Amino acid sequence: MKKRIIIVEDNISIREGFRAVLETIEKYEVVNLYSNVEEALEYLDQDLPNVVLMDIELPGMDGIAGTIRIKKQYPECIVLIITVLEDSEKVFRSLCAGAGGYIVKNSNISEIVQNIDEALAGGAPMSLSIARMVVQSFQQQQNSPLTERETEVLQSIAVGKSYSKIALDLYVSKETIRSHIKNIYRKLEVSSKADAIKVANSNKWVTGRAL
Amino acid sequence: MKKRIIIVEDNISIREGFRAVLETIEKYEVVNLYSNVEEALEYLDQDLPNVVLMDIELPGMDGIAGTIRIKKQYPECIVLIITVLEDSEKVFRSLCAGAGGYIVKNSNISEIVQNIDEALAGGAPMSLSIARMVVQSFQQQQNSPLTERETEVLQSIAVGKSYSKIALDLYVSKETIRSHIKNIYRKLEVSSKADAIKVANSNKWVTGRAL
DNA sequence: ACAAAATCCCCCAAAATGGGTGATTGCTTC
DNA sequence: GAAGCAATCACCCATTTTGGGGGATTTTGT
Repeated sequence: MKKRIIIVEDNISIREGFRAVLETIEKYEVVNLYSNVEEALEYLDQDLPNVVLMDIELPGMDGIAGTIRIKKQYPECIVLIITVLEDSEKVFRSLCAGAGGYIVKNSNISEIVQNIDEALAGGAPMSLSIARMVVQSFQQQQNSPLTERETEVLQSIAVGKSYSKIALDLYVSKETIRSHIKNIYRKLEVSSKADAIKVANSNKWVTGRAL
Repeated sequence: MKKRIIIVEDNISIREGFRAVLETIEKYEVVNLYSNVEEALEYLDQDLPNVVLMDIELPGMDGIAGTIRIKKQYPECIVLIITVLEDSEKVFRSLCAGAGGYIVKNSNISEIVQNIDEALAGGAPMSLSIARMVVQSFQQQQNSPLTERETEVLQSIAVGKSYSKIALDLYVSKETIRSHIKNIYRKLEVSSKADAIKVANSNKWVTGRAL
């Protein structure tokens, strides 16, 4: 069974370039090409693609919003983002939206085919630098101004615990937690939970993730 | 300049196997072998490794704790986890600890070398299935019992915002937020922010990450 | 037309929060 | 040994937040 592919890309030469490349591959079938997400969504029920190659910068709805819509209708469908630049913000938002991987625009045939096959095989094709970004997103920063204990407290704050609950969990008095919080606020120059979480999160002094 | 490598692995045949393989490669130098983390840490200042191949299951201190120690002393040092099984819990904890990638135990020579070179080049070597796990960790679950709006509200709760702040951000009344919260609590069968975050986080109905 | 979702309002009491001003005990570091 | 930091705990105070009731209206999708 041929894998059904659609391409959503506003630049005609890139769009046709990908088509030309993919049509030489026996196991793929390029069922349709679109220059915007809106149109692609309209014909999704007919196209029933296994793979969508999606540009991220598009007129109207962008590729990230498009990915969300497609995954909502067809969770099994694999969306691969076509990109030139590797903007960390966009990478993470794409992944959250359900993108299965990244294809660099000026890849050669074998790289493209390899990426698509990898995605179909259940992998997450992406360049070294994107993989690094993703892995680094898990890693905590070392040079935090906070002490270990303070980090521990802030981490608890970040998962919504109250001072009392944290005190119980760490086997200390509620007042101790309050002291730590005061010190944290002073060091981070904030004066509320939300701000502290925001600062610590953006500097990756806490994991942000409940593990 | 040869890349200095140490191996921390309690199974002698795997340890010697890796050594034998790596010693055939001109650009690597296996400076030492250890059967436990404690010993490896002791000689870290002499060994000054560029790469550590670290088993995850070890007597005494485990590979994850070891990774944390090593990265604390030498953040530039790349720790690659040697593993047979791909336990999602361990994978994420390793990455948070600072691991640079995963090497499967029964890899062949070229795969191992490729993985190490990839790590040294700034990539994040890992198998298809691990890459998929990592990418999926970014993706939200589709079958959430919460509506879009409720998810939005819970997401805000998860980053520490107060009802008032959320109301401002979403341009609605505080009472509306309260209504949503009540519905969220009812659906998730909880009765506090912390519990709601915990449930939503473990089911990945919210991102958990401040993007 | 019906159900679900989203919006808003009031009451109430308990809990949590933020800011202040302290103190004591250890452990490094100079 | 003094100075500094980390971690612990205490009490005061006012304000905000939260959670649980009770409603209500409007919009939206099917």
